[in-house]
Amino acid sequence: MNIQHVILGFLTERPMSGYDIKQMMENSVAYFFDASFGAIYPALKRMEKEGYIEKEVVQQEGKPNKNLYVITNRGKEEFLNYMESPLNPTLIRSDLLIRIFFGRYTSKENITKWLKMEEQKAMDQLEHLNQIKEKYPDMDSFKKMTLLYGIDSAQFTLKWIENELSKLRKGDE
Amino acid sequence: MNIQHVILGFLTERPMSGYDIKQMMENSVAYFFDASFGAIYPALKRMEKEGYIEKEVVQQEGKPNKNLYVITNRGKEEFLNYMESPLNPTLIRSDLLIRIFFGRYTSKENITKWLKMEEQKAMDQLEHLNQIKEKYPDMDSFKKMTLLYGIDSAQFTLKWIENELSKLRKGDE
DNA sequence: CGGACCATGTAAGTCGTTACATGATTGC
DNA sequence: GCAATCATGTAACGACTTACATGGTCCG
Repeated sequence: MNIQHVILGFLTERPMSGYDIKQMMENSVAYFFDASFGAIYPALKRMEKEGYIEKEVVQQEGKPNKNLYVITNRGKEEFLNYMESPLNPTLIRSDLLIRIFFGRYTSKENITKWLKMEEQKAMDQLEHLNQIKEKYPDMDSFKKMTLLYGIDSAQFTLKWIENELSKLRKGDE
Repeated sequence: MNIQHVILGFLTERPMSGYDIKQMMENSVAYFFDASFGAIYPALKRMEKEGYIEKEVVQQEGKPNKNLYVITNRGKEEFLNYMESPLNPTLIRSDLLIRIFFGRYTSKENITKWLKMEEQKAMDQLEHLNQIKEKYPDMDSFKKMTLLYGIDSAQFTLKWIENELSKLRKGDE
């Protein structure tokens, strides 16, 4: 899986601009996949050249012009091929856990600080996902499934952090 | 954080070869950080050139020679600098969740298959981490903290998968 | 005798990030 | 007036991955 497949997935649902795609990602898959504009725009150009998508320029009032991309049959085929291809392993790279792993080489204050930062993130995440859940009650069952995963895993993270923070406090006594 | 910092962390604990480092990673941080030989060996060369580590060639019987790397004071300083630097966000890229998100464009059989593959992985992971836990009871409290995270998150994943699999089965009735 | 383990390394290619560049509108 | 939102794009750079290349030992 790469950014191209994810973009094709979104364009299968409806035509979008690069900007739209970025926004959609933030509101849906951001907690298990993210991409920058510097990745999205070149990918769209490449995909147009390869015939997976087609560009349509849309004039807008009070806003800049928009390049709306529509998926082609070739693009749909490519996306469905991806959906049948072998599953790739999940990639995780956690700076927080690496630092905790080597925690004896820093202060407890630092570790507490990092855990609290992560706690805040998880709380924001949780709130954001709960809002999404209420705002789009008509999501299909698969999107609900990933949304639920996001909510549950944020709650799991929060519990783990709370537990570890209390252990650190006990260590001080 | 990059591979260099992780290597410096391991070499702070004891001198190691590239091969040793790779093995250590598999047995400790693999579920939140991984690196291939093609990343480790060039990193060691670079770090030696920059004076963070020093090479010592060790003759072995019945085994190839080993390049044992020892951390220098400069290397220790660099590692401690990293430990004080701003925390980087966690990177996650899950092909499984992307495919579930776009699940309506594939078969339930595929989704079930992928979930079962992930389930098997989580079970293997759990067994592996439990073995590590028993094998090294004298780990410092920070390493235990990350190990516990690994065990708990594998259990969380298992529960989520079981739940989703049963939902998929219900949908068939 | 074949596969797993030990051990190191390079080269080509992929894929992405960050920063820069531009510029209009809307709301505080 | 300044920040945020809308909107697109490039260029330089970084950081890997995969595949190739080599070769010995140990075990069944």
